[in-house]
Amino acid sequence: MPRRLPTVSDVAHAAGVSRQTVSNVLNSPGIVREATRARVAEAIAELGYRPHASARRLRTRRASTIAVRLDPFAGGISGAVLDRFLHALTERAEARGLTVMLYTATDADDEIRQFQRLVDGAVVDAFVLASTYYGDPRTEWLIERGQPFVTFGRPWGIADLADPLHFWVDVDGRAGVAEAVRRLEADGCRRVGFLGWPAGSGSGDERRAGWAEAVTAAGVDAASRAALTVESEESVGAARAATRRLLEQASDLDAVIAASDTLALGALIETRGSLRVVGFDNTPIAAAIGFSSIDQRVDEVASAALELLDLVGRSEADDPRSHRLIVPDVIMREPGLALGLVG
Amino acid sequence: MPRRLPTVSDVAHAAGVSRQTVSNVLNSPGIVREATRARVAEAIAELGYRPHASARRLRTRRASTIAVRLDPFAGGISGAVLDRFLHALTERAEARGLTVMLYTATDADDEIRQFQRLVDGAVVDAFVLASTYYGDPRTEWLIERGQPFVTFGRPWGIADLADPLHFWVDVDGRAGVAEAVRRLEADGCRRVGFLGWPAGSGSGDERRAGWAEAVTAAGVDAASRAALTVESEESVGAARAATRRLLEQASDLDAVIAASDTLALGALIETRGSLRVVGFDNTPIAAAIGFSSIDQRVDEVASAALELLDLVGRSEADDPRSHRLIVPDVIMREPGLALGLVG
DNA sequence: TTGTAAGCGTTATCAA
DNA sequence: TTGATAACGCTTACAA
Repeated sequence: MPRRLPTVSDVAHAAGVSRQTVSNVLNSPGIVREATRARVAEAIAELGYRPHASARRLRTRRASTIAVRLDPFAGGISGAVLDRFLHALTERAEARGLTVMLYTATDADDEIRQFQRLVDGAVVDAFVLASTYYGDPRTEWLIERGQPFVTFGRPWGIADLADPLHFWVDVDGRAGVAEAVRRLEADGCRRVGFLGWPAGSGSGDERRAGWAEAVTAAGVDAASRAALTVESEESVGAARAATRRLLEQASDLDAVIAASDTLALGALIETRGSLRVVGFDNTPIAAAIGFSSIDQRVDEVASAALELLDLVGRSEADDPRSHRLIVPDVIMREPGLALGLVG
Repeated sequence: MPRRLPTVSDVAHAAGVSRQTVSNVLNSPGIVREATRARVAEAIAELGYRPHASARRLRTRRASTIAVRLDPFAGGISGAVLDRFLHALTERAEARGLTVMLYTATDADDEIRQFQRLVDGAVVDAFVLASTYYGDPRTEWLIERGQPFVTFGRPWGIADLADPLHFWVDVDGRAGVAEAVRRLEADGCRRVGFLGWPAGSGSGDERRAGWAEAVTAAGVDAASRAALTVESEESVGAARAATRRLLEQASDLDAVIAASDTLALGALIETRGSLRVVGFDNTPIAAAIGFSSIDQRVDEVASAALELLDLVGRSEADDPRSHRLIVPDVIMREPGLALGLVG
């Protein structure tokens, strides 16, 4: 049976000081005399004392807890990104004395109901939203109530990107894809296509824009660009069909950049590895099969998200620190090895 | 700015009763008169009152929180299983008024340090360990200190499977694989091989045993069994090499059952889809590519884990309820479609 | 620099 | 059935 945990009083008694002195040693070590501090520290170590989290939270009115929604199994391969983000966030949060708690929700309304529950119960003091989309009602709800939050993903659409009330971190997919195009060109590729999602998703449109930007810079005209791009839903089957269309439109295709590893896998299977393919997210499947991919650097995103939370409420209007755009890594893997179907 | 949250006192005042009555309405509705209960309930709804989580935890000495380690080994394709398990657990925990919090650890010792931190700070009142192995020091530590926990995975090795102090849920991989063999045989397969992990991992050995059991029942002798099985590390590349060896040993191979989807993918790629392949874990990649796989039914595991936690400390010696073995689902997918390389 | 006193919001105990 | 009182363990005034 769990023994009774030591309290500040126990420590105070053992060290021969008062309770507050113990508290001071823990929270404002500066104002306590060195000799006393050492004696108290020793008693703390001796007893294995740790502040009771709930008592502290009650008193300080800070939960030191951030809530993250765990998506209902997004299907597709790319769920792994959120997984890695969550891991990074947990690690970084621990280092800052924060706890990460999870909740689930079936849709945005349900999620707002969860916000309500967690806020009213003083369970958390900030939210991390792992993806945002056009007209997202969740951020609006949080802003209206002055609830601290940060999003992984820009406030797409209406909202002002520099809105000082909306703290966000995002990955610069545009820059990442443009860089991937340049790398492929440096490797000798002349006709680089793009396999993207249907227009309308913020991040998807950005990724396509990065491709367009880079191939345009390389001298590809608008008509050729139209022939070099094609759209697909997020599934391997749809990606294979789209890849067939792309090959019809541009028979001299060298390489393809895809908006996700799922799409990249479809392209790879359809072409039996005869094409250079770059995916997005650098999921385990890209590593396992051995195709190139663009890594979102979720560690950086997680760190930035927590730094931003520190600033919430403290930043001035138009504070540039209220958001952060991270440049992804392009991970090139040896061509021809993918799927082992070539050579 | 977050307004001050209503407290029991506010509700009591609004309903014209004492604080205690409000508390009773919430925690022991039975002992309060219906009229009073209704009046209090109305006041609660009106004010949008919710008990302050930390205050309640302080007073009741229950954190109502379970801790789960988020593995750094999200790598490999199979990380997706823990992901799904975590989601299911979060969902079920919510329904029981429990919170799931995360922690990370680099190894078992580090994890034990985390146990210490979370226990001493009264942050959690139970742990869920998502995987176990031979000679696992973590469970020993927890048992010694009477800390409630449940493992997803049997206590492999030394420990008595029926040890009433070790609560566990696991998936019966042996039964699942045996069933998969029978399904393949029903489909006309005559020579079903097994692509497994090196001996020594509890779950891997069980899966191999299930295959051996079923093919033996179908009349395969020991010598043939030896030719039909091969070992591989958990990577696509190693699985491809192992599959080549398997084909040399047993050229008339019909189908292969793999210990994981990662291995299955390797077999599939190596044989370019010309073999029936069954994986394990039913990861998104199996669904995306379209090969058969054995599903661990993590929803059931999560439910069972929480039910078991209710029993911790309350069960008698040799209580059969202290563990639960769940039969997995065999998900057969249309043969030949996998990878689209056939037909 | 240290100690005293009060109170965070809840529930357990016990008396009315 | 309801209400007063007293903790739970901590920190933040303020006083010594």
